[in-house]
Amino acid sequence: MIDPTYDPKTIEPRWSEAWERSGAFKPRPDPGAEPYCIVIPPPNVTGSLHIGHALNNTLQDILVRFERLRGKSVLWQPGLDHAGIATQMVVERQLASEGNMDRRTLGREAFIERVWKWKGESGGQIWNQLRRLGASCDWSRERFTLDEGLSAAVRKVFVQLHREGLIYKDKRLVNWDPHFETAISDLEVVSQEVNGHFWHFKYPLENGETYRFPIAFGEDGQPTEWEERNYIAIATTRPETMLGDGAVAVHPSDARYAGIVGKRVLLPLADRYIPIIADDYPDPDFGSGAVKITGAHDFNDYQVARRHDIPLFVLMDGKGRMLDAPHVPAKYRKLDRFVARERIVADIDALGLLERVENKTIMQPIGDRSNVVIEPMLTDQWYVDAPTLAKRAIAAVEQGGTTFHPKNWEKTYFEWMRNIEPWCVSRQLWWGHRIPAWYDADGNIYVEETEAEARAAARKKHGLKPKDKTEVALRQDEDVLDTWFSSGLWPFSTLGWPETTPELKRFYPTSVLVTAHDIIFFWVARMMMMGLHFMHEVPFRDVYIHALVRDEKGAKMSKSKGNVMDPLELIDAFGADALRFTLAAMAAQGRDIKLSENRIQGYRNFATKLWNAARFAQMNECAVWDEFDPASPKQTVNRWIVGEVAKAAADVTRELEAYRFNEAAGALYRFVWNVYCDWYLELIKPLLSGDDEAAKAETRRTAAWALDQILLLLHPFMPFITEELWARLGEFGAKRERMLIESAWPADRQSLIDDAAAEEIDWMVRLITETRATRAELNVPPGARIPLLLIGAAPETNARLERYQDLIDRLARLDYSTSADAAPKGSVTFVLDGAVVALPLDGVVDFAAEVARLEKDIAKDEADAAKLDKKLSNADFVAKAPEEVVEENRERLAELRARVEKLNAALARLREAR
RNA sequence: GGGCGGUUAGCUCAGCGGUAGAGCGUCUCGUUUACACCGAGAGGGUCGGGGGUUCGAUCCCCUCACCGCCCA
Repeated sequence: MIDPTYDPKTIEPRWSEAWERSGAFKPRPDPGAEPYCIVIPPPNVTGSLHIGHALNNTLQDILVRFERLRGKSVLWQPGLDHAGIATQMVVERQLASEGNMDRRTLGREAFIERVWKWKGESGGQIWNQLRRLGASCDWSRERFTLDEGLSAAVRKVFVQLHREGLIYKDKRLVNWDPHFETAISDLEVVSQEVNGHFWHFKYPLENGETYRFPIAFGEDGQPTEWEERNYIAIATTRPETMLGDGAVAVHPSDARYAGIVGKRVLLPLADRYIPIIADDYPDPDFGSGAVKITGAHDFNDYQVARRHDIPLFVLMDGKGRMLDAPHVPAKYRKLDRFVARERIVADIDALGLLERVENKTIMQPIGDRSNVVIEPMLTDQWYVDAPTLAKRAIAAVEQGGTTFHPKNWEKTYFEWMRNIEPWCVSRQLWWGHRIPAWYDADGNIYVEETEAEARAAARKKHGLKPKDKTEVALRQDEDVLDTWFSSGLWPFSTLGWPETTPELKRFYPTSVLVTAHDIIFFWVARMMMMGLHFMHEVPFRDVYIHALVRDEKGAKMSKSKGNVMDPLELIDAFGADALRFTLAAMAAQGRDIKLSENRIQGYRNFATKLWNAARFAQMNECAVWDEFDPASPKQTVNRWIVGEVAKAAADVTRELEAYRFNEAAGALYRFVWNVYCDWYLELIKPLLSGDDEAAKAETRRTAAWALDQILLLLHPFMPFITEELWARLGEFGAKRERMLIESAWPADRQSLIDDAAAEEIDWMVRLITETRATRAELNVPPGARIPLLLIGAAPETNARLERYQDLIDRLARLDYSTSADAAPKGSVTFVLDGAVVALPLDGVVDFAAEVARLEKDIAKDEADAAKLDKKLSNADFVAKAPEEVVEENRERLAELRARVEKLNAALARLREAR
C-alpha cells in the first residue's frame, strides 16, 4: 500500500542502489538499438556537489532517462579530472597543517604518492552526492584523467602533435602565479576591481633638452598656453615595473610630443637611457598620452616591444621577488614586488620626479585558485598551435556538424575560436601528466611516448650503435600538462582511445554535451579541436548550453562570496525529485537561474499531489490487471483523459527533443495537477462509487493506465517518486514485468484524441467553473444546495446536461439541474455558449450585489465588443489580415453582442422582479 | 572601449506579430470519504522610456535609460 504521507527521505535512498544493481545504467546490449551517449563534464577530483553540478547533471539525467525509455542504447560516461592546481593545493595545505614540510622538502615522488593517497581516501566524494541526486551514469565505467589508459592517450596526442609541428616550445609572456609558481591559463585569471593608485612619474630628457608642452586650450581646442618641459610624464599602476622599461611610447598623431619622438629619456633609478617611440597603442586622450613600455611584464607592452625591437628586462623570480641581476639596482634586489613598489615610489619622490599620485580603481588580475596578483612573465613553455587546430573546429560548427542550443552561443564560440592564441600547456606543477620530453646535455629534445623510446632516439642522434654500451644521459622535462589538455580528449579517451574499443566505435561521436556557458572556452573548444584532429569527426552532435545558477543579485555563486545554496541541504529539505523538477522547470534557454527555495517547495508540493493521487487510485482499485487498450473506453470522461494523455505525451516528447526542459516540465505540471487531479479524478468519483459495474471497471482501468503514463512521462524529471509509485501500484495490479526505469516511453498516439469528448468535457468544466464563480461572488453559502436551470440551449446541450447531471450537481454543489424554458423571477444568471444559466436565488442573495455583478460583466463585454468593432470596421484590417483572423474576430464580436443582450435582459428581469 | 543578455503581476520567472501567463505571496470562502504540502473563488500588469515598420507590436527595427555577464 502507498503510505499516507509522501516522505522523500524514506523512498529516495532505496532506488539508487536497486537501479544500479539491476544493470539499468549500462547501455542496452541490443545491437539494433540506436546508440545515445553523453560524457559527463568531469567534476574535479576535489569537488563536492554544488548547485551548478546539480543543474548540469539533472539535465543530463533527464535526457539519458528519456532516451533510455525510448529504447536507445544509452551510455552516460562518468569520470573525474585530476584538477592540477586545485588538488595540489589541497594536499599542500594538508602538509602545511601537519608540520612545516613543504612539497619540495618532501620530494616529487613522495609528494605524488601523497596526492594519490588523498585521492583514494577523499577524492570523488561527489559521486555519492550525484547518486543522491539520482544520476544514472554507468558507474562501472568510471574514468579518471590520470588513469593508465587516459595517460597513454595524452602521451600519444602530445607526441603526435609535436611531430606534426602543432606542439612546440617557445619563450612568450604567460600569466604567472607567484604563489604556485606556475604558468596558468587566461581562463584561470579573474579580474578583480580594487582601489589602487596611478603614480605619475617624470622621466627627464637626455642632455637637459626641453620642449614646449601645451597646458591650456581655447574653445577651438587649439593650445593657448605652453610651458617649457625637460621631462616626459608617464603614469603607472605598477611602479616597480619601471625598472624594466625599455621605451616610452606616444601616439604618432600626438602633436604635443612630435618634436621629441626619437630622443631619449633617462630612466630614473635604473640609470639607463631609453627611447621615445611612436606607436598606435597609447591613447592620446588618456593621462599624459605617454606610456612606459615594460615588455617583459605587461601583455600590451610586450606587443609594442616586439614591434619596435625594444629589449625585455625580466625583473622578478618565480615568487615575485625582484631579481638579483645586473639590470636591477642592488638596493631592490630580492625584495618582494610590493615592497619594491613602495621603495621605488619613495625614491622617485626623493629625486623630485614624482609628479602626483591619483586614487584609481583598477582591474587587477588574480589567480582564481591562489588569490594572488598574477604577474605576466617571460618564460619557456610548451605551446599547442591552437590557431591551426581551431580552423576545423570553426568549420565544423559553421557546417552544422555540431549545433549549439541555444544557437546564439555559436557566436561566442566563433568569436573566441577566431581570436584564439597559442595554448600554453605546460604547468610548473607536479600533479598531472608529466610532459613526455627528454633533454640531453647538449640541449637536444626528444619527445617520445616512453623513456625507452626517448633513449633510443637519443642514441640514434648521438650516432651510437646497438652494441655500444654507453648511454646518453637524459633528463625528463619537469613540467606537467594543463589539466584541460587531458580533458580535451575526454569524449574519446574515456571510450577507450587509442585502442579501438567497441564503445568507441558505437558511441563516438557522442550525442550531446551538456554544459554551462562559462566553460565553452575551457572545454568545448578544446574537445572540438582534439576530437576533430584525432578522430576526424566532431566529438558531439549537439552542445546544450544551460544557465548558470546565480544568487538573488544575479552574481555567480561562489564559496568565497558565501552566497552558495547547498544542493544536499535542499535535497534533505525537499527531496531530490523536487530539486530536480525545480531546476528543470527553471532551465529556460538563454537565461540564468535565480533560484529560490519557495520554488522548490512548490514542486515538493507537486510531488505530494502526485503521491496522493496515486493513493486515491490505489484505494479505488485503479489497477491494470491485464493488457489495456487505451482506445477501448466507452465513457466520455475516459475517452477524454486518454486523449489528454496522448497530447501531454506528444508535448513532453517534442519539448525534450528540443532541449526545452522548462516547457516539458510545465506541460507535465499542468497535466498532472490541473487536468488529471483537478478534473479527471473528480469526474470519475461518481463512476467509481456507482453501480454500473461495466463503467466502473472501465474507469478503474483507464485511471490506472493514465497514471502509469504519468509516471513514465515524469520519470526523467522525478525518478524516485515515480519508481516508488510504480512499484507500489504494481502490488495490486498486474505484476510489473520490470522497473519503471526500464519500461517504454509512451508512443505517439494522436488517434486517441477524441475531439467530441474533449468538447463535451470542456463545456461541463466551464459550466461548473462559472457556477462556482457566481456562487462565490454572490456569497451563496458553500453548503447551500441550489437548483440550476439551463435556458434556451440547443437540444444537444440539454442532452449533455442530462447526461452529466450527477457530476454537475456534485461539483457545483447543486440541489438539482435541469433545462427550462424561462428563468424564474429574481434568478441570478450568466451566459454560457449562447445559453442562459439561471440560478433561482430570489430572496437568498443580495439584490444590489447581483446588479453590480451583471453591470460589471456587461461593461467588460461591451468594452471588448467596442474594441473588436473598431478593428473590424477598419477596412485595412479586413483587407490585409488573414481570413481566419478576421473571421475569428467576427465570431467573437457576435458572441459578445449576444452575451450583452442576454445579460441586459437578465438585468431587466431582475429589476422587474424587484 | 568591444560583445552578449536582461528590463512582463508584490517576488521569482515563462511567453511572443493577432483576446497578457505560471509558481510563490496577498485577499475571501471551505472539516465535499486522495491530498490543508489541500480545495473553491478573487484581486493584481498602459509587458523600462521614446520613435519606426505593420491592418495590428509586449513580441520585429532604431534609439535612450538602467541592470547583469563575458572580453579588452
